[in-house]
Amino acid sequence: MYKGPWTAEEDKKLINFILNNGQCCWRAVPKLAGLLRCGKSCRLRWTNYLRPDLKRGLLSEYEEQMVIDLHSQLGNRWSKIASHLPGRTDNEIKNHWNTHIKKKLKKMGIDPITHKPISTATDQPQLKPQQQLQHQKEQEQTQQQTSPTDSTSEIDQNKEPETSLQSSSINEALEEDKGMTSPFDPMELINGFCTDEVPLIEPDEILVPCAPSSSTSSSSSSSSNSSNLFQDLQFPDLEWPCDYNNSIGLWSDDFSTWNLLINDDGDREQIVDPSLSQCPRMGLDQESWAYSLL
DNA sequence: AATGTGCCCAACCGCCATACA
DNA sequence: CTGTATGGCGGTTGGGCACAT
Repeated sequence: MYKGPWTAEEDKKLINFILNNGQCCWRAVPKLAGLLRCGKSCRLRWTNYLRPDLKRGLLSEYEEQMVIDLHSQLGNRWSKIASHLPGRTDNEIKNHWNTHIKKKLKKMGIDPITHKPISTATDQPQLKPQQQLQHQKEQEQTQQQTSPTDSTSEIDQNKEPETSLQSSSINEALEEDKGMTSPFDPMELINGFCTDEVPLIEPDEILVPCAPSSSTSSSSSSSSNSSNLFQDLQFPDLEWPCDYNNSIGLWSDDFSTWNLLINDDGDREQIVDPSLSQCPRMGLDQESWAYSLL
């Protein structure tokens, strides 16, 4: 059983398999896909790196602020936080928090755990670390008691006085979430994903970072020669069986989306998301996706 | 140029929740 | 009710890289 970084070859196998068969029982995936990995490893690789709806690159200012606000309300529940940031994974957010945001907040004199000013001799009596932990646990317990399953109402009910810049946008996001929790969400039926955990992304929102025009490899782990990966990938016929469509969930239920996204002549259409401003992104086409991965 | 140091992030690990027989 | 399989989550690790000395 292999461990360590994934190779381009392994990625290729996994992508091929998922695209052709959808996400089924992860335990069976390595065997069926011809991989010497455990199912868990395959799932992680797919969800954290290979999924075509992932955004790559640094979080924008807006996203960062969202993370800070959501963290102040949810704590280290990275998957919940990630569910409010389309195209971002819990792992990515967790890493970004630990490497960037934590330091940033500390620099600003804010405790990244409590989200309150660190030096508060005159403010309120400062809790000792152990007391803070206890306090946190109590808070968590209260949250669980109030609403064990519904994270959004949980947030609302336990919300601290608004101190953040972006709280309105957070609330909008949370409100949207409420809207999605209707007992009969058609998208949830269509999509393989549970909308509670994974943000719904409209077909025209499936974005990947710009592929470098020189087609040099942009990513880190899979460094081996991969420029021909796209050619090697056996993308499935667009007329997938319904089962695939239901299970994979990554693509629109409407396959015409592909036609919109993939230009016949291979040109890439630039789409700039104004809210996420930082880097121009492109509508997903197969080639750019493959480029962006490798 | 060689070495040391710190940072970043993909991947792993262990635990927990849920489904099912 | 119990045991097992599976998937998901959060914490941690370690390899690779950039920069400093």
